[in-house]
Amino acid sequence: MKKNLKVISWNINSIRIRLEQLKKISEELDPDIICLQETKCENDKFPLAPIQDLGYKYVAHKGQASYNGVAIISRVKFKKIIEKDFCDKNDCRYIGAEFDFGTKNKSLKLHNFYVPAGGDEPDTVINPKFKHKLDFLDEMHRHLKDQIANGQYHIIVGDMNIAPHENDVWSHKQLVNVVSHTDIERSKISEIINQQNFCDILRYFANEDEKVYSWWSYRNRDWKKSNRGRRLDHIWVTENLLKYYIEHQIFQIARDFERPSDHVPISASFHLGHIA
DNA sequence: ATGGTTGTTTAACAA
Repeated sequence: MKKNLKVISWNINSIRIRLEQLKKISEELDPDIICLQETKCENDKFPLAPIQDLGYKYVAHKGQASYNGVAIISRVKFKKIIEKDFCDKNDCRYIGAEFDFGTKNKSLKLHNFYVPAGGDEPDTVINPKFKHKLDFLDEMHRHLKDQIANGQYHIIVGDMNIAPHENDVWSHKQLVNVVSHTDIERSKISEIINQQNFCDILRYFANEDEKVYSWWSYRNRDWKKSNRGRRLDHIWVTENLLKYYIEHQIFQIARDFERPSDHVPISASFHLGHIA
């Protein structure tokens, strides 16, 4: 039996045009569970068979035409799928899954988010998308607070569309008024992380002055040369999972795939053989 | 310099 559990989070920006890349990632990184965002695919058009052929027998997908959409594909059997609509929009930005965890009625819950990008203007009065983003964060905080009971284990992943730390962006000074790095967003997401005692894996294991990115805009001639990245994708875990932590990875080479997503996959591995 | 590119669905929208 495999001893480790590897979880990936990836904003795939259309699951249908990037199936080959998903295959490559599954082969090279060998993840047990992949959480996807921006599948941009209605449920009845979801490429279920090709994904199950990759070895991911258990699939939870919540999608819509054109926009958004989240999926959890897994080698590990779900105990339960968690569904919730945020901001009464029915817009497919969250899906969760519960797994059996050892004995004594314990479980591991995985929460996969696609937080609204929030538009261009960081002003809730003139920009309803920014208001939606902030409202979503408030509701996300309440949901996670409700979900987290004593003795349970949680992994929260996704495209949070916020780079909280000064070194989660290429220039704190130049981006401080740019949506994804404004004070209000950074403080709201930090509150979620800190009040629930989550460990923000990619930042926790980085040096304070280390730049950490998971996204590079399409709008650069040479993403690698300009390296104007942001850390929009996150993996958080409850404190009780830290002792199982093995390693994490930002799969930066995926940004050089042919026709890449603007986000790259991030992964974290844990000694959790008892659930896999 | 206020641009630039990509994906979905069909000229506009969201990112």
